[in-house]
Formats: sequence, C-alpha cells, structure tokens
Amino acid sequence: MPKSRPPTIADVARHADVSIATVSRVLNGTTPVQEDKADRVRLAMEELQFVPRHAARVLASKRTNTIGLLLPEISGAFFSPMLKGIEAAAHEAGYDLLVHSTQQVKTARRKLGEQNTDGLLIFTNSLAPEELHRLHSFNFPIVLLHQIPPDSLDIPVIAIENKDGAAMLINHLIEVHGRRRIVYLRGPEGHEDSVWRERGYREALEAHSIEFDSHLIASGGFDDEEAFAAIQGLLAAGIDFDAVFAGDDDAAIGAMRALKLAGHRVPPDISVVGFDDVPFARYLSPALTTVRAPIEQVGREAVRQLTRLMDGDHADALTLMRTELVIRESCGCQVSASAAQKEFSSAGGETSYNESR
Amino acid sequence: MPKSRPPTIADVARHADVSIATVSRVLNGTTPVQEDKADRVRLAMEELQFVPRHAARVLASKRTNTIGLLLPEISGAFFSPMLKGIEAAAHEAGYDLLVHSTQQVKTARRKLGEQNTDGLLIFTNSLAPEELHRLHSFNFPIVLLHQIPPDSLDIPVIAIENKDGAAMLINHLIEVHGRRRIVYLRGPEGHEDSVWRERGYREALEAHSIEFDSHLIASGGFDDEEAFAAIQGLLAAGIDFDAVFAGDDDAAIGAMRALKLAGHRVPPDISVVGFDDVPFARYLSPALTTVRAPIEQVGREAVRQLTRLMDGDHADALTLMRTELVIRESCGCQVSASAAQKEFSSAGGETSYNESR
DNA sequence: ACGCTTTCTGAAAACGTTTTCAAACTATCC
DNA sequence: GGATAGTTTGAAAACGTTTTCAGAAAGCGT
Repeated sequence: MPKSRPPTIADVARHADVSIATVSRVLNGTTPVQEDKADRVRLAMEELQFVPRHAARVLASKRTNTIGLLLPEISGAFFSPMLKGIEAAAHEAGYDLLVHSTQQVKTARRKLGEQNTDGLLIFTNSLAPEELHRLHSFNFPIVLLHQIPPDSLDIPVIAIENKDGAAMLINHLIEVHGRRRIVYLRGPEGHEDSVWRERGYREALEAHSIEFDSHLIASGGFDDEEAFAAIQGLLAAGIDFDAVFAGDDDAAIGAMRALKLAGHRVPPDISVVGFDDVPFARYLSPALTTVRAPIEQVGREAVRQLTRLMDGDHADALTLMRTELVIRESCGCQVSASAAQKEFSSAGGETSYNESR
Repeated sequence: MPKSRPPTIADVARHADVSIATVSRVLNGTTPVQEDKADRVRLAMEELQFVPRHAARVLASKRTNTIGLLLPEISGAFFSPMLKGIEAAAHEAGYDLLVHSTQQVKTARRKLGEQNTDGLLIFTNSLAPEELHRLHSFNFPIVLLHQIPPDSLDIPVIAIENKDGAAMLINHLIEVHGRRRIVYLRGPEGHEDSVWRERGYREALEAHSIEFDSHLIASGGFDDEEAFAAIQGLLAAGIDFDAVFAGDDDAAIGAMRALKLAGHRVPPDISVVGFDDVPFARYLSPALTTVRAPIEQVGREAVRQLTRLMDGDHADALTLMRTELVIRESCGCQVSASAAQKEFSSAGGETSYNESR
C-alpha cells in the first residue's frame, strides 16, 4: 500500500470507525465524546501521524490563530529582545507569529491584513495611516507599538515613558554634573519616541531655567553612523557643548566615537548619555549612562492587549511602560566597585553610585 | 445596503460580470484573459477592496507561500542580522515568514511541519533528529542552519567556516603575540559551531607543536554571564593562561569582565578574542579581535537554497560561508590611527594593523 | 464557406476542516 | 411505564479559493 497522500481527518475517522465530526471534536475538545471513542480517535491519529491542515481549519473556522507583526526594519540591538517578548507571549497564548518587515507597504497589506491574521502588532511607521483607518473601521484587532494612533483613532498603544526617562537623564546631567549646554540627537524622521524624548529634554531644561538653543539639536537617526556624522558636524561648526543626549544607545556609541576621535575626553570634558539600555550599553567604556526601557516587556504586553482585543474584550487605550534611570560612567559618575560588581554578577538594578563632581 | 461580510471572489465576479474562474485567473496570471474583462475585474477588485483569503488559496492550491523558521531561542546580538537576512530574502522570493522559537518542540511540530508551510529553516538544536528524519522521509524541503544533518541525511546545510576562522585566530595569538596557554570557552552543549571552533583551535595548536591541555577548556555557553563564571572558575582554580578564545563575542565580553575584575590587564597580560563580529564588538575597550561571520548573508543564502528545494530543484548539500579575521586590540595589537579611522567611518574591512610585540 | 487550430471562458469539482441540525440514545423523574 | 431532559453522534452544509474539463469564439488557410 503506497503511502501516497498525507492522512486527512477522514482517514482518521475511518480508521477509528467514527464520523469525521467526532474526530474534529476530540481534536478541538469542543463537545464531549465518549471516552472509548475518543481513545480510538487519538490512537488513530497517532498511528496515521495525522497533522491537521491549518488552512482547512482557518477556512472553516474563520480563525487564523496567527498574529502578524509589522516592522519598518529589523535592526539594532533593540529589536532582538522585543521580538523575543512578542514571540514568547504569542506562543503562550497559542498563536503563531507572522513577521513582516515592510520596506514596501503594499505587499504587507495584502498578506497580513484582515482575513489572513487574527490581529496585528504594528510598530512605528510601518503602516500608512489610511490603511490603519481602514483596518480600524471594521474593528480589526490592532495594537500599536511606540506610536500614538493618527487622528486619535482609538487603537490601543504600548509605549514607554520616553518623556520622563529623558527628563530624568537631563536632570541628572544638570543637577549632578552641572552641564548646561546639552546636545540632543534626534531619532529618525517621524519616530515618535524621539519626539517625546525631545519633549522631556526641553521640559527638563525649562525646569532649570536653561534656555533652549536650537543649535544644540541635530539628527542622529538612532544610528551609530549617523550620530557620528552629526557630532562631527557640530564640532566642525564650532558649536560649544558639554554633554550629548543621544537619541538612543546606538546613537550614543556614534557620538562617543566622534568625540574621542576629535580628542575630547568622555566624560570629563563632555558627558554622553543614551536611551534604551540595550545589552551592550554596560560594556562600553566609559560604561553608558542611559535609561532602561523594558523592551521585552513591551513585546509581551503588546501581545497581551492584542489577545484581549481578539477575544472581543476591551483593551487598555494606552499602556505606558516605566523607564528607569541607569547611572553608569559616561555621564561623569563613578560607579562604585560594589555597584559595578553587583551589576556585573547579576543583571539587577543599579542605583548606587558616587557622584564625581 | 449593510456592508456585512468581506467581499469574496464571487462578489468580484458578479460585479465584473465574469465567472469566478476568470477572476482567479487575473488574480494569478495563470491564463491569459481578454484585456477588457481583465480591466473590469481589476476595477471591481479595487472598488470592493477585495483581499484574497489566504487560507482558501492554500487549501485549493496546496501551496502555503510560507516558510517556517525554527529557533531554539531568540537572543543575543547574533540573532538580529540573521533574521533580517532571512526576512528580506523570504520577502523577495514572495514568501511569508512564520517564526517559532521552540522551547517546547511538540507544538512546533504540529503547526509548522508539512502541511502548513512550504519549507522549513531549522537552526541548530531546535528540532529532534527523529522529527528531522520524518520530514526528510517524504522530501519535505528543509535547510539546516549551523548544523550538519544527523545520520548523514542529505539535507542542505548553511554553515560558516568555523574551523578556519578559529584557526586564524589562534594562529594569530601564537604567531604574533607569542601566546601558548590559550583557554577555549566552549559554547552551549551540542552546539555545532562550538565543536568546529574547538577543532580549529586544536589544529592550530598542533600546527605549532603546542600540546593540548584539557584544563584550558571550559564552558562559556555563548553567553556573557556563563563565560564570566567560567573565567572566574579558572582563575580560582589557579590555572595559568595567557589568552582566552571565547566561544563567541558575547562570551568574550564576559571573559574580559572577569579578567578585569580580577586585576588582569587585557590585553597586555591576557589576550581575549571572540567570534562572530557582532556590531558592538568594535566598540568594546579594548576593541575586540574576532572573526567576522557573514550572519545576514547566512540568512539570505539559507532562504535561497530553500526556495530551490521548494521549486523542486536541487540544492547545494553544503554552503560554507567564508569567515574573516578581524584584528582589533584585545589580542594585543594596536590598530593604527588610519585603520581605526577607516573602520570607524565606513563599516569596511579592516586588515591593516600594527603588531605590538 | 469550411474545417482546423488556437485562445478564452464558465460550470463544477476539488481542497480538509468546523459547525449546524436533527436524530438516536440514556438517564431521570413522577 | 412513559414522558422529559440531557448527552453523544453522524450527515451534510458551509468556508473561498484553484483547477480541470469541455465547450464557445475567433483566427486562418484553402
């Protein structure tokens, strides 16, 4: 007997001498089935190595059991923990994960939208607003990451405390290290995180009666090369500054590099701080002072809200994840030996430090 | 007229006054259709905002247009470029990407295997050998990443030149820096990359008539914490060594940290080298000497081989990606200003350096 | 005009599940 | 003992495409 085609539910039914409906029921546990029959079915499935055909289930049940993830691009140290959180949470909730990086928005629309996914996780800038409108118009489950919905659509959002985080950083630079001319390196065009961080930056300046100086703003693109170039530009233009708040940790690297190359000492001459606390931040030298964003948690939380939506429940309109100041050395602090030891041996919080000036 | 349910191909057919078969044909371009009819169909699709239902297509056509990616876990700096390459290549080839991290192998089997995916990309250790056997037994398209198939099954493999890379590194440590007692930090249990790197390590020692000493082998787990602990263990045990070949860059970080904490200077006292050249490697201090693995390329190549297989063509049994020695400072070399400059301003190759001893 | 290809087209049969509906049993209660 | 309520069950109808098959229309050489 040639094992020609993979077994279907009908084969299982025949083999167990029940109807296909019964097989389906033990498969899904939708309706009780007599124990002996159920056992026969399970045995048959095992023997035939039956694997349900996903497409058929989807077609019949109208549930895809899949969630889609839309991203503008996969890159940076930021991405990995994020995906890890999303994948783990999706898995736990019983969903598959379809990943789409949308250099070209068009194709994404066709494949992930509506019919082919039970819900969508959408990262900043990865979908055009009109498409968002369309999906939202028929209540398709969506959760936005790091992006407030356009036109105040009521789509749930997961974001981090950018403004507060930035303000903590700037306050520290001003209050502890006496910095007053602090450069801010913006992130990519239209990136919301960057906008909020700038807002925190400005508010912190204002709270200390330091006038905002637009010469101190440059574009670092959340990218090491771009930040490098930006700082070189500032230096070449003769702009005077004593600290750099890089848009994120990647940009901080570029900034430090440019400063060192130009002969400036970081931090005694110029402080540099980042944002995110990606894994390598603590290993730079000087170790990077930054703000810790709970990236993996953001991913998990996004899935949690999305599953609520998919279950027909109500999701929180806005989930703002707490950020936490992480003092290391690049701001000018000297981390005490014990604190360093503590950070090094466990990945725990690091709050104890000594001021250097 | 209440817009109750999403439009189907039948609605489009009615709207354009053709049969559903014709709609299907213009959708897929399988058979020529008269221009005017085709236009009517396209118009109707546009007006009705028709989106083909993936599940129905899959069911009818028996092609899922999806490839699955199986990983043991999502983590480390290594992962991001890899996924980037895979996603991009899959996208270009017209496939969707389903990502599964397989802490629990069972579920993965059900959802990704055979029927629900056109092909599978399988990363080291993420699938049990018997399952591999089963899939292979009916010619299911599979490509293995960083893992030689068990029992010499003829499943295509993408791997990197681990042995040569490791040997280059060790040769450099011996020949240029006169190191002779070189620690090797193994990766996770059963990780093939680690095995090959160790082989390169041993061969390089042998080529220089240095006897292999098992005391110099420890387990670093491709992980910064584990490597940290391993080096501390070695130090505590009073093992004498003058260099550390960490299993990968993450482990190198941990090693450097442990050494510094114990008061050893890296590199004058002890050289440390890594493997992979993840993005942050150049930013450590001392900047990490390592071997560059073309991670993103590995991902792209894997997809390329897999698509061949899925098209029924023959794939290359083994694709070995070249690795490249990247000399920086942690081995003891002093990168010249111009070389550093070059590396810093472009991400290009960095081969020029000065020896320090 | 007449057959003979060639090109397009529509009806209808898959594809493999879930779900609805009603029927067939089994208890349970008076 | 009979009626009623509650379980389990199977037949058959979706689900929305692709694909096969045969027929209609159109071109073309004579």
